[in-house]
Amino acid sequence: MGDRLRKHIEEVVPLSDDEYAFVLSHFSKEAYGKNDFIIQQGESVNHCYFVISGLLKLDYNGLDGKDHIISFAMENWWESDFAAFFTQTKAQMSLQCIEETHVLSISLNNYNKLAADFPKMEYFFLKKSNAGHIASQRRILSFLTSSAKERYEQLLEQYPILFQRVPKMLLASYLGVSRETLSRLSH
Amino acid sequence: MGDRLRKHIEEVVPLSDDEYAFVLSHFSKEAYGKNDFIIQQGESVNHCYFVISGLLKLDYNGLDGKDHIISFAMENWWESDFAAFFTQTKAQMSLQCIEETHVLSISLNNYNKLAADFPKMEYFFLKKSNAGHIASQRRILSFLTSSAKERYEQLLEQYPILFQRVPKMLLASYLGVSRETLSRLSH
DNA sequence: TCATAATTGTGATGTTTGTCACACAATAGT
DNA sequence: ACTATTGTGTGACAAACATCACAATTATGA
Repeated sequence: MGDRLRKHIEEVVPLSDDEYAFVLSHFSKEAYGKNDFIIQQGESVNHCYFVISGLLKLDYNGLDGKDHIISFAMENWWESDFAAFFTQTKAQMSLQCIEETHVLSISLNNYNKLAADFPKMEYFFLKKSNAGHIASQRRILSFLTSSAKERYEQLLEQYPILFQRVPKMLLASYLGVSRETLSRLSH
Repeated sequence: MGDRLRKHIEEVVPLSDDEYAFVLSHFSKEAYGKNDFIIQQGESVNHCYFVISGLLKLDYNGLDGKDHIISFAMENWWESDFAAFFTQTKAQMSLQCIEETHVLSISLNNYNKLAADFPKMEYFFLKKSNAGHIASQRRILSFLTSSAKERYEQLLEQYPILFQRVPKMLLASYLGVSRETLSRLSH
């Protein structure tokens, strides 16, 4: 479990023991309980997080008070309010634990230092960012092309595990439908 | 006009004349006519494009034969089917000119070489990729939080120029509503 | 310039989805 | 074990949006 980050990075670039130790020295380990907020809307965002275990939701609370889930973050995912993190502005989203969660966090300073001092990691971050961009485009496409029922079925196919770990009202919020509609879609 | 790319890069990192010449040597200039395809669904995607002038649409043709526009690309935008480009798979989207368009294209080889040989550009590409990811998240959020009418008004506010350059049926396709609904929303 | 194609507006109608209301089930904390 | 809280299912109704049909307008090209 201690080297989950290493395995994750080595899917993109190989690392020696020393290199991994150097990388790891830029992170700090944090633990959160269920329902804890890692990022709160309106506060400043100083870190980006790698999920070791547990489950997070990145969400936006609209003026109507409704919860809109931009993404879930499971084991091996990177998450933050990236807009706020990279531009050092206040969070427009919150990052909250759905389960007890362990993360490795990296500050923007350390992120920049790591990228600047260690080309392998700049390459890794670039790959990850591109992958994130592509994943977001896929999600946009599903809104453009698919009905609520189709989006539900796509999610069920792609991340069946979510249906066991996440209350359905949150899945509804992720899919962009009301919980009542989601309930009716499932049969 | 010839140094539009340079100005664009220098918004992120400064470049000497020599450095810019080096960067530029990795690109080739291409011109396309209205309605030309730069990328066709099903073909391989060997390049990523920087728009010097003109206007493109990145779209997906569903099984129903409908056009779903993932994004428009105007002056100073980078566009490609990034999933296909980075993983060297077949295009799932098409990239087509709405207007006569001039681009600078870079192959994946040159992209990787440029990033590897010239840290400033790897940094630049990382910044751009992060910005793209953030922009996509904003778009997801607008689908989650906003009605068709609200999305229409957001688009009108953010890119009024599109309403002069793009047929409304394409805007409808971008917003995810029928052209009839869009027509009714506009008054 | 004229004919053709592409785009736009609008009514009538049906489908999908949201909202409100309430009962019931599951979960968490003491 | 027992409340309080949180989550789920379902009916009735309203709102948003899609679809079809057709007329009107605006580009486009030989």
